[in-house]
Amino acid sequence: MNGAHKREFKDQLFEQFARIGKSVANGHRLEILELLAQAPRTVEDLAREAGLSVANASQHLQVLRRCNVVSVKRNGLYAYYGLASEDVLTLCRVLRRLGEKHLAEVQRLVDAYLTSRQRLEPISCEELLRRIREKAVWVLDVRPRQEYEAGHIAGARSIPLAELKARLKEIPRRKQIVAYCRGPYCVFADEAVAVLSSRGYRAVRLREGFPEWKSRHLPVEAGPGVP
Amino acid sequence: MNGAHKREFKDQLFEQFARIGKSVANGHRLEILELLAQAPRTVEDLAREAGLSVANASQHLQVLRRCNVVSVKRNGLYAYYGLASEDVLTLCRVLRRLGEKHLAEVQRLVDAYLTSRQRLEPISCEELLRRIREKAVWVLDVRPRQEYEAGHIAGARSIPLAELKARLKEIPRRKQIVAYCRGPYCVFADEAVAVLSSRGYRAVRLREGFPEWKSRHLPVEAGPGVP
DNA sequence: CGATTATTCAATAGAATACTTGAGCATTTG
DNA sequence: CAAATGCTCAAGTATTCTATTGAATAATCG
Repeated sequence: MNGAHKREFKDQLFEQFARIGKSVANGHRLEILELLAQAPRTVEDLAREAGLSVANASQHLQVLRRCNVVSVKRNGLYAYYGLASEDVLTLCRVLRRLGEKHLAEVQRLVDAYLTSRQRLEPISCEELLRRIREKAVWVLDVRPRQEYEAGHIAGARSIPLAELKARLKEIPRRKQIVAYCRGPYCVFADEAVAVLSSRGYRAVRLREGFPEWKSRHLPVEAGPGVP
Repeated sequence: MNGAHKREFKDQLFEQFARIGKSVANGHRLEILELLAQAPRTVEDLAREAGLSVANASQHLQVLRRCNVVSVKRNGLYAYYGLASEDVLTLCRVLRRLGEKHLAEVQRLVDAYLTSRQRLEPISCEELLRRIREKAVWVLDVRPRQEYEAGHIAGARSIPLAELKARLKEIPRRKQIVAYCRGPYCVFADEAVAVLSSRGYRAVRLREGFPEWKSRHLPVEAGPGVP
């Protein structure tokens, strides 16, 4: 292989890898991937949750599909999109770590939007696991039911944030409550902790979300769970 | 935090993480990062090695610098660029794994440009480490000297590919030779193995390159090494 | 100091991307 | 079968990205 061929090979190879880079070079696509990390979804659901028009969401999904980072399964009228592999999540997580580490703007945003009270003492996955084993904790999944059913921390109960105030009586007063949601920047758990704390429950949030828990191969379940 | 604020927060946060994505959304930038993973370099060196004009390379470096994935240290007339952190390498590696897994084009390129003979039985880092401990192998770094000096596999000798034919007599005839270079898609080691094999040496290549070896915390050295 | 060198900057043209609108297609429902 | 639904596609426009050119800057050398 001579110089010109080497150049051509390298250029084409790096261009291919850059295609994967391009797929995560847009905020809306990152949000779509984060949503898909919770549970497969239809285009309409994704569009609504990410604040996009359906056509626009569909286009972003096509971009992701063209480099096979998402998969699609058609079922009747609906197209269910999902992540193509666990590696896609890894990519998003590395991106997040780099952002936290190297972009001052990220810290600024967190400081600006999340009040310090909301960020009080979250616990880690390891700590939660320890407390679950000691049966010293009541684990609460505050994501939408669909996401809970697609997979949740083993033993966790589901009370979507929207229903929380109406279902307080299901929650034990004595035990410590650990609420979790989609990930470290999702505010569902923060808001749940705020509601519970103000009602006198002992509640904290899990720092991470379900995808992180799962990717560490900690115990998970799927399905409707306990009532 | 109400709905509109949530939306704003999410949009801005994901946009920040997407900035990191944008930094790896271009083949030339990926090549630059791969080069920087070997050793810090000046703009001119990078431009030459990546086949770019100096101004263009400089612009790409500015893009990388704006999101702090590369660092720069000025020394007299020269600006030495380097990777900002180990995480940047992780990002590149995840991108590569996803590309290999999900883009058929990558396999097609490898098949088209690398002859099967060049890809014969590379050995893994673990295997190499085992053989080094048994002193059953002579490890050869065929990267440019500058990269060798910035860091190499502990005990490896440096013979840059360009000098290999002239320095064959330094290489032992009896021992097995393991040549390594920048990474799995770098052809330096392939070509070295081809040269050595045709001269009757027993030579194979390491599947990975030095950055992968280092990131696994296997033994490394830096400096001029043994003569 | 003026010339040289390495790098960056500014301006530009052309390519690619993002979002909207409205139409089109396939499947299901009444 | 017609209407409704969920999704995709095509076209148009605004924006962003890329590479080139030539000038500007800044450190070094004679």
